[in-house]
Amino acid sequence: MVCTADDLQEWKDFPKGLRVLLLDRDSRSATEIRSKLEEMEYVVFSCCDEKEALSAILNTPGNFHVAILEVCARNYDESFKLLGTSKDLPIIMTSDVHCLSTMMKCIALGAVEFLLKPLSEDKLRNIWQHVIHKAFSNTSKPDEDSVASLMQLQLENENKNGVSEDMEVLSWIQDIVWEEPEGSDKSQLIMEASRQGSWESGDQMNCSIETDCRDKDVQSKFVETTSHDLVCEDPIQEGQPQLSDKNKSGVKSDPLAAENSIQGSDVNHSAGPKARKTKVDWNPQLHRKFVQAVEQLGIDHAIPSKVLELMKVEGLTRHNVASHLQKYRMQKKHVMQREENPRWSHYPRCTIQTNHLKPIMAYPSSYQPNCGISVSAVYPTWRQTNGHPPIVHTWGPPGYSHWPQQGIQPWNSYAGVRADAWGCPVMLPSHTPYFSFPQHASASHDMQTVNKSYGMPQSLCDLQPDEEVVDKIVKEAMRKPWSPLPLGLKSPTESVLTELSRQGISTVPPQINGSRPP
DNA sequence: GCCGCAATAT
DNA sequence: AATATTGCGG
Repeated sequence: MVCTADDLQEWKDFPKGLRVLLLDRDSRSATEIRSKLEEMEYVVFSCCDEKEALSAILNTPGNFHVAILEVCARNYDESFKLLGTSKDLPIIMTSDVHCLSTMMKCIALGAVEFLLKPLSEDKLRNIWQHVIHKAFSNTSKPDEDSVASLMQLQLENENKNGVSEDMEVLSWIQDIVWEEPEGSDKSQLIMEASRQGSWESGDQMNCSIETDCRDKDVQSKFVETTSHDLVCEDPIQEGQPQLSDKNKSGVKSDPLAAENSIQGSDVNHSAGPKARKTKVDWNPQLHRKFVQAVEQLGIDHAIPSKVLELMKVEGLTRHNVASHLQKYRMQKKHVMQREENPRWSHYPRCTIQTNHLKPIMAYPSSYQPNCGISVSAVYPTWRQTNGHPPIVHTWGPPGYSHWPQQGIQPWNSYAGVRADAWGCPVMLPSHTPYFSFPQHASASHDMQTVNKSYGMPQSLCDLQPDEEVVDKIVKEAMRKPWSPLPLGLKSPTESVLTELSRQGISTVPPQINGSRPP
C-alpha cells in the first residue's frame, strides 16, 4: 500500500510532503499546477507523457501518494490504461475537455476523482483526502482508535485556529476515514457467516456487495456484537424487512424463502389483532427498495400506497411505508435547508454530485462539487426542473439509520450532510449518496444498482470492467443525470460530529488543508 | 378512506 | 433511537 493508516498517524505535518505524480502534456499548465502544489508544500514529480507516468508508477511503487493524470484527448485509451496500473495509488484524472462521458469513464475505471482544467488552488487543495481514504479503505477495518489518534494528533499539533469551519474539515476527514469499501458491520458478518457455511443464498452476494460502501455507519461499529448472532442466524435477505430481535419468532426462517416478505410476518397475524405490530427493520436492502420506489414515482408523487405497491414487499403495510416516508421527507428537508446554508460553499468538495444515495444517495445539502465541473454545467436542469436538489441518500448504510439528530452541541447545524459515494469506482450508498458512499446512491441507479445491474466487480481497482460494462454505466448515468455519479466525498455528518463529541473532542480541528497560512 | 404532519407511545 | 400509533385537517 502506498500509504497506510499507520503512516498517516505518524505523519506529523500531513499533508505536507505529500508526493504527487503529475502528468500534464502542456508544460505551461504543468508548471502552474506544480507551483500551486508546491505552495501547499507538496512534493511534485512531473512527467509529460503516459510512458513516463507508467514507468514512474511501476518502477517506483510507493513513491507517490497520489497521482494527477491528464486525460489525453487524442488517445483516451492510453490514459485509461494508467488507471489500472496501481490499485493502491489514488489517481485523479484531469482534462480541459468538458466531457461527461470521459469523466464518467475515468471514475468507472477507478479514478478517485475527475477535475476539469484549469486546476485551481481550490481544486488541488483537498487531494490529500484521497490519500486518507485510500489508506483507510485498504485497511481491513478502519479502526476507531486510529482515527481518533490521528485526529488527536492533528489537534495537538495544530490547534491554533478558529473552530467551526476547521472542525468541519476534521470531521469530514473522520467521516472519510470511516468509510469502509467492504462494508463493515452486517455485510462483513454475513460474508463471514457464509464462509463458515452456515447458510447460503443467492442474495448473499448481492447483499455483501451492495452494502459495501453504504452499509456502514458510525453506529454499526458499536453494534457488531449484537448484530452478529442476528445476522448469522437470520441473514438479511434482499429487500426483506427484518423484525427486531425481540420480536422474532423462535422458528428460524429459511434464508432462501420469503424473498419479498417480511420475515416473521406470520407473527403479526398470530399475535392477535390487538398486538402491537412488529417493528419493521428498515435495513439497507429494504430501504433501497423504498428509495427506488420513491424515485421511480418522483419525490413529489410518492405516496405511501404507491410506494408500497412498487416495493412489492409482502407483509409491509401502508402505515409502515407512510411512517418511513415521513421521516424520509423530513430528512430531505433538512438536507435542503442546509444546502441553502452558504457556510459550506467555500469548502471545495471532491465529489461529483449526483444523487440522491448515498441511498447511498443524493446530494449533500451544502455540498459543492469540486470536480472542476459544476453541477449546473453538467446537469443544467437539476434544480430548475423540480426545485429539488438531487436526491441524496442520506441514509442508507453509511447514512442508514442516521436520521437527523438533535441536541448535540454546537455542531448540530451541520448534521445530515453527506454524500454517497466516495472515490469508489462504480459499485456501490449512501453515500445510500452517493450513493450511496464509498458509498452509494439511492436512486434507481444508485451505485449499488448500477453495480448489481451490470455485475460490476466490487472494486474496479481490483478488476477492470469490460468496455461494455463501462459504457453501460456511462450511458445510464447520462440517461439519468439526477442519479449520483460513482464518486463523492462525504461531508461531515451529524453522526460523525456526534461521535467526535462522544470521544470528547470538542475543540476545533486544526486546519489541515494544504494551504495553511504561515 | 387516503394523505401529510406533528405529537406521543413503545 | 427507531418505529408505530394516534389525532387532526385537508
